[in-house]
Amino acid sequence: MKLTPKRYLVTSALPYANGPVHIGHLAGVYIPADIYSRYLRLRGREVIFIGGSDEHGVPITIKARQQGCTPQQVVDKFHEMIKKSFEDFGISFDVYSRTSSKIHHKTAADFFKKLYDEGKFTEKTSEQYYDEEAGQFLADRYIVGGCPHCGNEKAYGDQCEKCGSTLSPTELINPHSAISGSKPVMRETSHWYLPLDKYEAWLKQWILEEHKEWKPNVYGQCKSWLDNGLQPRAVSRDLDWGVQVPVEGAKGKALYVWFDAPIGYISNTIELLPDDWEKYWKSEDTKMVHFIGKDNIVFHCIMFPCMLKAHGGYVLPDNVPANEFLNLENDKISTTRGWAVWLHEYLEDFPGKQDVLRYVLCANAPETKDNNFTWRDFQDRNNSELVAIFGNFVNRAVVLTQKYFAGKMPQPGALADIDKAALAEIGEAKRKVEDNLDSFRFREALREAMNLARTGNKYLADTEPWKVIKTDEARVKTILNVALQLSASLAVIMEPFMPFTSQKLRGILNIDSATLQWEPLGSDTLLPVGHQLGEPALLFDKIEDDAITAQLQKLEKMKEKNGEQAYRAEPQKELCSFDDFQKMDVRIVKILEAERVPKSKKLIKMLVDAGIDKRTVLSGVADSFDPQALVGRQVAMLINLAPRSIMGVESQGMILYAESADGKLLLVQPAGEVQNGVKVS
RNA sequence: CGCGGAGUAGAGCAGUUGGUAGCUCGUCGGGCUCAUAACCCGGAGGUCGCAGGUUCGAGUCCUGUCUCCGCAACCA
Repeated sequence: MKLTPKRYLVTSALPYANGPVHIGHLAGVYIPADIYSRYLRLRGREVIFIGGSDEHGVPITIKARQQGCTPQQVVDKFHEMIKKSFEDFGISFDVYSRTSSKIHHKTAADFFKKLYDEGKFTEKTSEQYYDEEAGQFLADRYIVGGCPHCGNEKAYGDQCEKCGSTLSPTELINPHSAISGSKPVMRETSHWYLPLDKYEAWLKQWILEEHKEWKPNVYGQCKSWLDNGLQPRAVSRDLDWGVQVPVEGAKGKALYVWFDAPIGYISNTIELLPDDWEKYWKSEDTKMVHFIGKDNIVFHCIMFPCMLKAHGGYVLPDNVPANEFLNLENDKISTTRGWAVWLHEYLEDFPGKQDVLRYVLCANAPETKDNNFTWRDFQDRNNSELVAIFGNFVNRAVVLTQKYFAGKMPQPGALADIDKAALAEIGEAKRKVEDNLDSFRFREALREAMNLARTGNKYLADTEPWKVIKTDEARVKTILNVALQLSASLAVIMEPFMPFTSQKLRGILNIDSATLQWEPLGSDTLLPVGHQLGEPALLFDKIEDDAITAQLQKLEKMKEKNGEQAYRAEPQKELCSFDDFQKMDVRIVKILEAERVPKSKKLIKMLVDAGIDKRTVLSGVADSFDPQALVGRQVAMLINLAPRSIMGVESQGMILYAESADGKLLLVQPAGEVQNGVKVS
């Protein structure tokens, strides 16, 4: 760890411009990065905070195709949306740019060119699918075909979304191009690879030996990668959307996103400081910190450092404080399922309450493990912590001063022990917040800051100025002086966490932002005697139940709506003959027994009466049905399917189910009771 | 014995290098009334998933085991 860096370079993962930003992104990356940057600025450190949109890659071209527009239109839309919501939310980027910018294209191309010229890449030729009709190579995502595992006809070349299997394009049954629909052919293509294996020894030294202070989740993941051995990794793709490979004869090849995106940190710095950027990236006394989510650990700890090392001259990250994931109402946040709280919608639904969300997401940040966000918790933390502890304390101090001393900072007398103890808490809080922020423990830092408000409430309860005023006004002057010093300290110490509230509080106390300084915290001179306070106001409002239930309903609706939208009836399969149909012997059978297959996740073993015999059949449906609920039902079954043994049990046939859009299975039952074994035709 | 993560008070979470089990919310009782019925004090509530082991001493180390969550596999 660099002990005395001259300047700080703080980066936050570039959000992918194919959708809006949600609370998971905020809690994991942007809020901690913003707190850290604001804190450093407040301490008078030299710091720049870099953000920007990641606008290349295959998913964006797919989204464009789906929506019938160009990739550029897709990224324009989301870039603007994301940029504005960050601004409104108080994420204090020094620059928020994009990887589609000219500067970035040049920077990334130059970066590649230098490594290329110096022979840092290896070139390898392989066979990939090529669409002759469209005249281009097909990215894995662009190849559609039958899934070899579940039979889904619409599996993609990289994975089947129905059964979740990871695939390679060559495994697909009857593959065809998603662009033209034609049958792709294998054709040779060559790509450049960064030989990560050559950097393995260096990485082991650099991370495993020299950065033992990295968070356990980050260090552990790196160790596991390094222990398993690194492989050369392709840095180019056959794709026309992105930074084109700046090499003769490389038409139609773009930089692979993982190579392209982190260079965006450099490009955006250049955009911010065209003449001065190198001192941030190329001086050993710069401390670079990457804020990311856990999905990005390998890129920022292994690959990007290798790129920088290969290039030479660049500083390496000093720390990579990656966070885990945030769940929403006990369920995984999912853009495609619409299970998320979107930042731009929050800003509309809760105007002026940026800090409430900032507070809740920081106080419950997934620093060591996946955590859970619930609207009920959001409400509780607002009402019982922000309103009742922080807002209330400040309000008490200010209202009492208005009442007794016309809103002027009173002259203190001799300090009693209790006064000294209260004031000493400010310095203590400052030290603890510093300690915690310096080691990226944001939730603990915030807790310490809030404790200062708790101290304030206790101080007032102990000293009881509303009683003392009847007998000893001079004593009350001292008490309120102390209470107001605490309030002013809160305005400073809370600024990194809750900048909007800090500003509001400074208005109430009538402190201008120029006097907002970190270092004087702990001295008792933040507010001079005789200082006129501003207009009293409440820092936070209560959030009532109806606002919370509205959000819960909104979530439910979004889930339903997305379920409906995602559902499209599958296209008809190819024609089959009557003979083909007649081969299938479908009957109505009665389920006599049903039980789960031990150790399997989804299998249920059933004994059915098929009329002609009783037989055993397996179904992978345990997450849709309770075995007991199946017993006694009459259902449709294909009885002449060739038997197959699964997990040691032979299944003699296949029970038929209807599958709804959300994946739930329904039994196919006759409308009335019939004899077991009757034909369905 | 597939890989990884996790199991600590009603809920949500901390527990850094082993040394009397904590925080916030909730709950119960009391106090206060300046304050957005907010604040302050006190109590109840945990055999730290279970069982062994190492140790003078383990939530913390080791072994086994159970459960939950991702991912992978089966899903006829």
